[in-house]
Amino acid sequence: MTATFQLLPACYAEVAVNAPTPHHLTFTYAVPPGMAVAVGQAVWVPFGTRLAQGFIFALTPTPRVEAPRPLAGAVAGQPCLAPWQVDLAGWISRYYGSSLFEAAALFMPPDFERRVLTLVHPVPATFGRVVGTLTPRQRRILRSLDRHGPTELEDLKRRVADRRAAEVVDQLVQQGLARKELVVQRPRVGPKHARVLCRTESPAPPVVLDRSPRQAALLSALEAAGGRLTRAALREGGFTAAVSAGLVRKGLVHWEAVREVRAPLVRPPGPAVPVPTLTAAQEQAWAALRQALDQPPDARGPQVFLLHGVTGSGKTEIYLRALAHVIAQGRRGIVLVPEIALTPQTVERVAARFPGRVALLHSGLSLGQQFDAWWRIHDGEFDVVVGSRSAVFAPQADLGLIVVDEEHDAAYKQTDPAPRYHARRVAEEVARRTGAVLVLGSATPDLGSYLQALAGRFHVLELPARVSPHRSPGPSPLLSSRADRWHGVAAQEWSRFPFPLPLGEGEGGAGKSALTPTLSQGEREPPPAFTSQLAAPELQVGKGGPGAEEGGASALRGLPSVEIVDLRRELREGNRSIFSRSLTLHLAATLEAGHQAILFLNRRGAASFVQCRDCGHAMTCRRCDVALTYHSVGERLLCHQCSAQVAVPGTCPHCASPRIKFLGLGTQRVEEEVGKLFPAARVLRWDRDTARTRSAHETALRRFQDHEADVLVGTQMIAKGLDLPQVTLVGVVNADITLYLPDFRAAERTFQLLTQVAGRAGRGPWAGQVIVQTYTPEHYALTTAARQDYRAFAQQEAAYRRRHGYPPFGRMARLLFAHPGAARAQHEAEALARRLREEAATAGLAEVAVLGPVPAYPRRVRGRYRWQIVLLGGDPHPLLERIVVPRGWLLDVDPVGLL
DNA sequence: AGCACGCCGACT
DNA sequence: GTCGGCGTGCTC
Repeated sequence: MTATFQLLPACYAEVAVNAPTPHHLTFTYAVPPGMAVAVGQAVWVPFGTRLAQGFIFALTPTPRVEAPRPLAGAVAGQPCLAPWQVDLAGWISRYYGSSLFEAAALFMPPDFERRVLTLVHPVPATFGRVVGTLTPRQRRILRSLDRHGPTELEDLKRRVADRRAAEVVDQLVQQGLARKELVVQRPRVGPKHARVLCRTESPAPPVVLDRSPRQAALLSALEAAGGRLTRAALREGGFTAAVSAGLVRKGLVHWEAVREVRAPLVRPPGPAVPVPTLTAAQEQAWAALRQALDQPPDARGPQVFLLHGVTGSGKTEIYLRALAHVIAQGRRGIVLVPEIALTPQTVERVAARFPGRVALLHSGLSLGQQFDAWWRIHDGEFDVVVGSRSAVFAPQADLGLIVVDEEHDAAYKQTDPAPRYHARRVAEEVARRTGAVLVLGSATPDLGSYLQALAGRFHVLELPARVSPHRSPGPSPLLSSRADRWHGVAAQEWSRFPFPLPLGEGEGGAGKSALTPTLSQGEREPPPAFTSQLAAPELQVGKGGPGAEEGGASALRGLPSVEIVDLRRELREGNRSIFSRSLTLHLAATLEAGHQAILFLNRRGAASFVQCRDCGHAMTCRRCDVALTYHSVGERLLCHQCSAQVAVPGTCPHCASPRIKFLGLGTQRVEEEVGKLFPAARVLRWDRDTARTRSAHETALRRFQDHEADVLVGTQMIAKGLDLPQVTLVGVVNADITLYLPDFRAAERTFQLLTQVAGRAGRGPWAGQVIVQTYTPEHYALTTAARQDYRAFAQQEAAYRRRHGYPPFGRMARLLFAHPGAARAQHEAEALARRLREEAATAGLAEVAVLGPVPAYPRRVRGRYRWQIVLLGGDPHPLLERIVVPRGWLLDVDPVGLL
């Protein structure tokens, strides 16, 4: 292949260089004669004063510039990007406004990016040299070099606190007092090797081991083990180094290095689970999907399926069938999950169905594990890759299927390092280029995905019911059958209850229509499998939700019944507790029945803010413009933005008053309140404070699964796909926290969260009960979530988005600037906004509105003031391409939120 | 990113 | 006068 290029009289390479160039252009380099090159190849190139990595994006016979410098060489040991990957990198770069290099690097193995460092060596000064002629800066740097020895230039700059140290070093080099050396950054990871002891095959010299019984024993142990033993095995057998060394000396054995695979700890697969038979709805969905998998790739675009199934409806089984089908065809699959740590059960089910054929790929793995997994995938060792968003770039050949589970999840959007891609969108582009089928699964699809489906671009597969409805549908058995026993068993606990028990009105509350609006059966006729055939892509809006005239529909679908509790009314009637009377009663009944409960609150800590009663001064973070959260463990105030901690002040720092009050509510407070109300209950708190690492998550999950705790108190991380059969009650302590965030997706996120969290209840043989506490019970996100009525929610939400031109009705891009100087940040933002408006005007791009600049929320983080500009309306790319995003600005296309 | 260069106010 | 702190523009 490369011979073709070598025949060309002159060959030039267009290279995407690893440099934060503000444009996504390539630089031209001459290909040195004899060097084998290909498009997609990773190369070293001279760039400015240094060497940088780059990717060849094109090979041309004519250079675009006068005197291109030559390529410095190939980056050794790295794979070459496939043509479709080069093409997709170009798309990502253009769409998300990243550099071409950043986009291409997504496809490369872990630890691919490497810089060339400048090492500065001191040169021992000859004695007669007049040090007095040196400037103070030169002297300071020389002194530092003498003290610390050879130093990397960047470290040197930091050490002497001199940004211009590079110049000074050059002066020293000229005077022969220092020497510079270019060094490629050492790889942080590589293949791991282990030494094994091997029986030497060659003609065994006749050696008598009569006088070394340990050596003889080791030799027979080696025979028994098939001729090789690891060091661990030697240790286990009680053979010391002296014994093996003796045999090595006699030439009977030798050490060999073998490649060792660092695999993440996966629980050993349990007994084989029989493949379940499908329900009618699953069968229908699977038939449609299988048909697509059997068809040759469609040249017009990817086959995308939106698998909309309520929680517990068996979406995972559809994924597994599709994966098995694809594997049978000799192809492979990728399954994306939002966060591995939070969805261990999905991962385990895939791993159990295809034992030994599933790779795990996510950032929670050690670098060594990532490295080994990546290369084994590259070598074709796995049929299925399960991973978080970056796994969409896994080097999985012969791709036949990509699954994006919980496709609505915001974790699929990359935020921090560019490219700020959305894995769902990228998966679509991967599918388009590889011919793979794409399945998006969710109980609460992203509104954009849903509208794509209505418009006929995605096929819809509906799973409207849970797989195994409960034996006892209808109102929660807790209220109806156990009421008589509460007073006896839980009497002690009730004595703490300072207001009248709502037995009269609360009894049978789960079935009450006013509190439990349920959907009439007629309203939810399952749509046809292929909604693409629906004629009307426009949503009908304004009819209002369907009436709540009929009870029990949820129960018939095996879903928990949901009660929305009006906290305003609780307050009016004298209940100042954080738990409504209904939630307290259900909690008591659940505990008494020996079941488990989940209490959900979307905020960590004990008190969300701390204020002086006298002057009203609220404690805020010194560097961020947010209130500090009180954590009673350690009596600290914690900034949830920058993690800074301060001690709780004894007196107000503003007016010195000792009267400090704690307001608001966090998981820690909830945990404490449950303890007060039910001293006998075992409470487990699960949030970022208590579970930082993956193993901590697994420990928490296992403890709760094993019923070591009765009540689980947690943040949204407990809302994801956990299957906990013993949970019959889910309480949402305050639904308003997420609902009124200043973000256009606040309602959607609340709906998703409530649906997910409600889906945790009643997964076992007992019916589930969900209590949602709120001060605004009439909000559509809550009423529709209570009915688990996705369609009604989508209609109302779509109306709201359309009214304001928000996505998916308008396209959005966000530009963010942060700077320590408040005025500087504002001026910079105003200047760019002005520039954008001018460009939009001159180019006649009327359909894109330039909104702002406005202070971002929070307006200050880590001491930097943040301003943002939002582009809203039509495609922002024509406008963005007319400007160069200035240095220091962050561009986020299709932001998942504005917070 | 690095590294030039140029502008500025603040020192020996 | 240099020193040291920015801001800006360029790298095939």
